[in-house]
Amino acid sequence: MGRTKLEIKKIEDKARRQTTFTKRRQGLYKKAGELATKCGAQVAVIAFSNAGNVFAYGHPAVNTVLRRYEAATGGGGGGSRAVREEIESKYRESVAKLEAERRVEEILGRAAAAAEGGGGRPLWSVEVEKLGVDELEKLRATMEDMKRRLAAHDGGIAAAEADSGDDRDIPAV
Amino acid sequence: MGRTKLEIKKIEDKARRQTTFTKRRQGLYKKAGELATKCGAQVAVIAFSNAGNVFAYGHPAVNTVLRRYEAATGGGGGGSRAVREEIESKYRESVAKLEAERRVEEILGRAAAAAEGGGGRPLWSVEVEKLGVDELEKLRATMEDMKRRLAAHDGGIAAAEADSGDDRDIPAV
DNA sequence: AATACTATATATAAATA
DNA sequence: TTATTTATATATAGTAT
Repeated sequence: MGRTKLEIKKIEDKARRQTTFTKRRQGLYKKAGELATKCGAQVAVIAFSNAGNVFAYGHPAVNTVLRRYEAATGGGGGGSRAVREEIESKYRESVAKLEAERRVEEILGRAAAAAEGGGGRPLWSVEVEKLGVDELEKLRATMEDMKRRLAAHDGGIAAAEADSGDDRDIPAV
Repeated sequence: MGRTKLEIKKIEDKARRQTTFTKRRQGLYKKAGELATKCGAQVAVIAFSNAGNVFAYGHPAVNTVLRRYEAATGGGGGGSRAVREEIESKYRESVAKLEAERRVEEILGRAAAAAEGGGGRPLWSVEVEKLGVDELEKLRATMEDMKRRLAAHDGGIAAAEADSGDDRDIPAV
């Protein structure tokens, strides 16, 4: 889908690989959102870059879909029917509230993308003016957690799998 | 991307919505796989149809990516660094083995897609001849679990969220 | 790095089998 | 229904910013 037909194989050039990762990740999110809108589906996309940074998109929210997935698949095999039903009912109770979470994630996702690049705005420069009260509360909680983690010098997870170390040290949230 | 430009809004016609869901879900999987291959990324896609059936794709495997996601995000906020590191190390130990799981999921995914349609082959007619010993072992475990769930008359999770009941009663695995 | 531009490769909506 | 076909809308590779 471009000027040249490219084989589907690993891109060895670091810069091109990074550019392609950004573009295609955005494309994947867009496709996922369209699927959700057009078909009334719930969708989550999770991606780890080659350097180990994490990115995610979800409708209505990543965690909503993941929790529901755990419920539907039995959480790995050990869950009883009762446990799954409990999870499922909790999921139903909270769907409405989670719309706020989705909006926060969208904005955090943009900040994470900036971090992946390295030249972007810091996470705390996020456009908070667009958020409502509930959303600000969620954002505050997220940032407090992040602050705790940074204080504990806990930036090692993303780097653990990196093969090139060219990404930021701080994992995307 | 078709004969007519369609707005990105919910498709009300049930048949068209179903067709679109199948096509776009497949497209999403393909894009996700290409992102993984070209950029050395790990990717998971989870989708619930409007009727409540679950579908997933992952490279190297859905569960691999989900576990890593939980590790990277702290499993919802409460995990200590030590817990996350433990999860992360377990993840590393098992990456190689999970290639087998990925192949099983591909084949199960095809069966699930057939189920979503309703006219497809039953799950047990899957092309098992393509699997190796480890893979067969995984498939056996999956099917035993399914048998247990069916025996307990436990097909209700998928139906719980359905708005139309036009899907199969048996959730995709 | 992210984004805008533009030429080309792909995805997909409708129609058909 | 699930393929195939085909016409058209989109995604994206290369490029420069």
